[in-house]
Amino acid sequence: MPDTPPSLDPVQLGTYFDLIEVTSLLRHAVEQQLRQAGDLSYVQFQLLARLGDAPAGSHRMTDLADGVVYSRSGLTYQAGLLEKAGLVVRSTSPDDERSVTVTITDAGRARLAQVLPGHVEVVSSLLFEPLSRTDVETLAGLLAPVRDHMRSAPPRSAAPRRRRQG
Amino acid sequence: MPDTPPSLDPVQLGTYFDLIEVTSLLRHAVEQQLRQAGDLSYVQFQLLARLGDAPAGSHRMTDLADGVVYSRSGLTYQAGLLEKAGLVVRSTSPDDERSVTVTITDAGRARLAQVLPGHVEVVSSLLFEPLSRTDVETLAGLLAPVRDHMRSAPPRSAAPRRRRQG
DNA sequence: TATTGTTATACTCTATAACTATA
DNA sequence: TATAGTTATAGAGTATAACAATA
Repeated sequence: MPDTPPSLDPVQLGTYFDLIEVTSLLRHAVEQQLRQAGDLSYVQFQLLARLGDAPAGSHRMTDLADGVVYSRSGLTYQAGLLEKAGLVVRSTSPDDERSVTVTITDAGRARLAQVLPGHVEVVSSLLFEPLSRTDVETLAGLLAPVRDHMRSAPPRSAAPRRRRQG
Repeated sequence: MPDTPPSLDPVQLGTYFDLIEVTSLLRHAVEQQLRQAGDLSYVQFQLLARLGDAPAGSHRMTDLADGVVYSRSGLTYQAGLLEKAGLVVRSTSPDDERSVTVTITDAGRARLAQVLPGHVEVVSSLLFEPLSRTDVETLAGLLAPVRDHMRSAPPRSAAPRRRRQG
């Protein structure tokens, strides 16, 4: 990395700050809504939503962890909470006895449905209100390559999800 | 709120998800860098950076809290950590005996300088690499109105910073 | 009476390492 | 030997409420 730019230009800096500020505020608002409307943290909501979208309402623990970026123990903790609340069920996978399949329950789907309208409303009114349809499309077009780049090129500091050399 | 859209259209939904994913990954990477390069959390970095930018390297506690969105007790906690580390100093404000002025120390500035290059490098390589100069300008143009909108129109759920009716 | 800040406290979340069990 | 998941444990961060002091 010989010629890495030593600094961000003013536009980049401002963009970075705005990005952080905007998503912090959005995240904060969404978390409050989820907690209030359905006693869910954002992570728990993400897990439920992901399961709700899955074909059989199921995922392996590892697949869930891959999507949510957390440590496996963190996922175990959250899955435990969701299970205790009756929103998911865990069972040993039939094909691989090491794996655990997490499945959303009817109560889990109900909770999701209970929370979703308010969630959508917060995102809609907070993030999208000042953006036209064209704006949103432009934004999507800018975020997609960044997303792909981040997925494919984790920085040296980021812990690889699988490989572990210790 | 009679005619709030009942749902997000697919483009909005995808944009929202990408935004969350991108900033989560970015935030995660930056936090690791800050922790590793200077034993700072992101919040602590934000506080130091804000003080470093201030005219006299000082801010009142309340002004800091306003910028960082946290509860006052949370700020007291963080300020305590920074002070214990010798990176800031707290003193009673001369003009208002209730207020506390937080000032960054030389060690604080040094820590900031120690951490900044790596910080910039992470942001640069992770967020800006796949974006052209024009892209960044476009992104800035989209984020600015959203930022202003969020600042001015906190959702019903967001706790107002000052007013408290309890 | 309102504002500024601290303290006490409790809780949530995250991460590391050690451990079990299956492939 | 590598992978899947759990457990124990420890630490950081956050929020609420009660508090003290100044305006």
